[in-house]
Amino acid sequence: MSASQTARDRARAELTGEIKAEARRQLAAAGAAQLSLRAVARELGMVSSALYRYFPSRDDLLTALIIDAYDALGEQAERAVAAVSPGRGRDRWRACCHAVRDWAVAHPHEYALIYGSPVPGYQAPIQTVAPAARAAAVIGGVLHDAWATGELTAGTRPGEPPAPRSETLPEPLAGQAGLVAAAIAPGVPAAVMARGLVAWTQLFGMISFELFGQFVGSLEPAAAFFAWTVDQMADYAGLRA
Amino acid sequence: MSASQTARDRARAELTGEIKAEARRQLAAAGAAQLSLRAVARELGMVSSALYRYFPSRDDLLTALIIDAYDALGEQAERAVAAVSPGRGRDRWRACCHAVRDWAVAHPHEYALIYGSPVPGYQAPIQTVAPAARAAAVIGGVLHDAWATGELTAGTRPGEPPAPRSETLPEPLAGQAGLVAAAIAPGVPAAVMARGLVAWTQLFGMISFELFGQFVGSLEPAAAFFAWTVDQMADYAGLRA
DNA sequence: TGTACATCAGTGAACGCGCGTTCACTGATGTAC
DNA sequence: TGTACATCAGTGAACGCGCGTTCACTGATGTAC
Repeated sequence: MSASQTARDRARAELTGEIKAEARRQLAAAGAAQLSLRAVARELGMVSSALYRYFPSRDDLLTALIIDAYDALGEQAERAVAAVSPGRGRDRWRACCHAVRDWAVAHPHEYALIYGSPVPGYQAPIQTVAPAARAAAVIGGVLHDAWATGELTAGTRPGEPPAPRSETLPEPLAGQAGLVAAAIAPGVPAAVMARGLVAWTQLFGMISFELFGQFVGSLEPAAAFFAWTVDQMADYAGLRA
Repeated sequence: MSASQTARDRARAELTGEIKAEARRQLAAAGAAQLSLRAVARELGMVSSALYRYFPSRDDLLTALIIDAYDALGEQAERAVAAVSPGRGRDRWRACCHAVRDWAVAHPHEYALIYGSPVPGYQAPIQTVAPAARAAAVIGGVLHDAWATGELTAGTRPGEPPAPRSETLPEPLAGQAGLVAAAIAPGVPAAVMARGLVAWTQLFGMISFELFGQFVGSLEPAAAFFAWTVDQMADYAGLRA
């Protein structure tokens, strides 16, 4: 055979995808902890032992799902930011935050898989680290560009002194935030990065509360709170309105 | 028998407690989804069917654990705030936030049980609603008292206009935040409450990231970031330094 | 205080179920000459 | 183009395990008279 893809190769790639798709469907029904190879095989009309030609164990299937989820979220955020011109930092910030929430709302069980409680007995291998950083790198890029173009200047309101620029952080936070900045937003001061990290954790806290039911009976539906908060955090991070 | 407690009653109360304690121990090892009545019984030297004298089903045991966890967290926050005099709003805020984190770090699996991904197939009954609101009521009380004593006045920095007081929120957020305020911080304006809610979601987002491993390799150990952020959010909420 | 009866905790066997993983196998697909 | 061999996907049976829940039972504790 030629063209670097034999029929066997193509069949294998396709079935691998179908296995992951079915596993994702079962995540929604039963959660990651109860993801069952036998149930996946059953649904695909295969015998359970056949799956072992595709994934050496249940945990490897889980790992693949986790990596896919991080990648899907990261890609959606990247796309959303790329659709806004670099000169409009605040709009890019908004686009990034809303992309993260939209993806989470559309894929709540995959969101839970990566940002919810860890699956007991499952130890995430090193291959998940890079995809996990992808979404954070997007907001880092937004801050980096905004800083470079002078859009990222000060505290939260007109008339206020340019706080984060001059702010000093206690150790070891200064070092930690500096390293994060070096990794995803080189040139951005540690104190500015630290504010970005506060906003970043706020974003995921808010999404988790929405998806995991903490807003039932109070901030539900959460769209208005979300949109308002994203702007509040943009102010806080120092993005010019 | 008299004194309202027969020997049977005492034995029953004690064993109920032991069952929950053992179940809590197993949460740590296996997670909520795999909490097993049989394993709990085995560890207590009982036969599995005996547990049905105490909890009518596995889900009822889970519910009891959830309620206990909310109550334990709420009580710890209440105690921490009560230890600081009402006139010192910012210190109470700090005390509350640190109490929440301290409890979460000390009981990571119980934290995951209530603030992590929902247990698949388990529907939380109404009895969990009141205990769930307990911790939120603590921060509401802090804001309420600070507002009443005039400590809760403005935005984040000296020289800045008193933003949240005059801020107007879009609907339906204004209504939602107003209802939350009416419930846990009567008299506090909706816009001020909304800022409190932003800080509240940030708090849990940060704790979840720490406990669920998102800070590994960056903000770990997280104590410095946490302490700094709590103060940042106190500024943001409008608590005078 | 003593007896007769009711309540309740805990037992042990059973029902019916699902799980991850291994293994020897058949038969189709791909490769080298 | 044709044949001989190697690779691989998928099968079906089996291993050993754990689970939640029900049920008829024994024996201890509590209650009423």
